[in-house]
Amino acid sequence: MRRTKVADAVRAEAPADAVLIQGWVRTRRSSKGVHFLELNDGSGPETLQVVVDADLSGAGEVEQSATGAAVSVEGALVESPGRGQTWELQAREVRLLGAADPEVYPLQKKRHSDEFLRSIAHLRFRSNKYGAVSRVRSTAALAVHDFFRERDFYCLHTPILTASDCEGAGELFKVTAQDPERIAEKGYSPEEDFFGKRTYLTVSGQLAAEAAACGLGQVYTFGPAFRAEDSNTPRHAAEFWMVEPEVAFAGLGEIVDLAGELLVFITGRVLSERGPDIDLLSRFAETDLSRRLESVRDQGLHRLEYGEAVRILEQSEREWTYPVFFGADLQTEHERYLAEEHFRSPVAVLNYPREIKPFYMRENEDERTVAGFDVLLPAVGEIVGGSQREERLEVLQRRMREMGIDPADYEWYLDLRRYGSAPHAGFGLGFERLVMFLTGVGNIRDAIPFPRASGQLEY
RNA sequence: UCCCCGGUAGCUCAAUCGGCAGAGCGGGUGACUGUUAAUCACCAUGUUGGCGGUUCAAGUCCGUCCCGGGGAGCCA
Repeated sequence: MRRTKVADAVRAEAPADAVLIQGWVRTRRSSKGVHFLELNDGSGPETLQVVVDADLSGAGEVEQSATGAAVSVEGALVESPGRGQTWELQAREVRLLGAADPEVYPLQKKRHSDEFLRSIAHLRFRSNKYGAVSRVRSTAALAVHDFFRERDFYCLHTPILTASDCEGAGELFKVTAQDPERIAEKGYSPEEDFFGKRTYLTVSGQLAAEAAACGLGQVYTFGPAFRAEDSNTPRHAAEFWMVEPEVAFAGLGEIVDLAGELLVFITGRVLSERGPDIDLLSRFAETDLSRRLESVRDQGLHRLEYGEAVRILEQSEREWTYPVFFGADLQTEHERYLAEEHFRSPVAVLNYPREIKPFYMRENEDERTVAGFDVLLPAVGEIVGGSQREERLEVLQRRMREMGIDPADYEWYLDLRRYGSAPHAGFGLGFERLVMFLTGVGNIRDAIPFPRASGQLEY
């Protein structure tokens, strides 16, 4: 018999005589004549109530089917006489697939803290909250691909291993094929290493995506990035996934539009496909979640100039720890004020002072700002950073020298400006931060299945 | 990396001034004719994060390390 998923069973339109359900026991309630099992199989946040009469042959198996056990039940899907559920499964045959000793099984039929669940990351897929987060993450990931596919972008795989050590995005992980013992003995010699040069894990696929866009037109990457920053915050991970579109012949305005549309598209998809999970997360993670997601889906992105942002901050009543003036980078306190209090919505800040942004952002006509932008989210902070890219060879070379970067290390990147240089623009979106926004979880380590952070490499 | 807070039963937490280590939930056993955070009765929870120190006496004070949380910086 083919397995019926719990999510489908609880939405049945009619009774069914022969149904097979397989799942994990969330709770069991027993009285003298009858046992009740609630099963979840990951198909959604719902559980299906299974009724096992005590005189059923094989009811003994139920004795061992405590919270956490895997069971297989065949029976009839019938209207439930009890309150709290429409349908229930009247069991004809119950088989225990795998017991879970309740004395030691860590998950209980009660609410656990995020910290505890994180310490049993291999089992937390079976929890209500983390199960919902996992499903939302999957829906969001597939929505990314659907969004770009609808717009005729090419999906691009960029290298994980890289030799460029100064993309300006934090500390890099060093990679070597040499034995640590040998290095300790003889010192490290890049020439004798696997690639014959110093090797790192990528911090971004951007430079490669630029090359691809300047030929394919419009591309996006969706892959892992690595930062060896020893940053211990709820918003940073050492390994995370990034979505990086890059579009030829596009300017700042178009790429900001694209970021806003992407955000709206994914939010809408999650709302329509994962309603029950969003409802659950609204109860367990953040009460305001549904309303917030709906407002983003319907209203999209606010946008304002960096200069306006500075004026808003200067004119606010707030006392700032870090001073606000044209030329200062926006601190976390400023970003939070803009997104959480002033606009109460996602906001894109455009055209930052050139001194505080990387070399590849295109210099504006005013010669003091660059065509870059950040998208700030309430509670999550910066989720997108992007720009129109500097396509003028001389300007790019000058900017690199100004920022202490040797143009000789970027000959291939400069070639894109030497031959058929075209305006182009792109951005990077932190996928886990997006998942935080979509689910209301407060820590990035709960937005990715097996988080990696400094001092943490479990599983 | 810096600042602040924390680490006690499986989980969440309490323990006054340094003086017998506790509760709720979870678990076990039994009862109960359909429960749904089931209910009722009884039972057991332990290297108080590790190491060292002060003291007659340390969960409590001191040092140090580890881990977790919050904030900051860096950024996605």
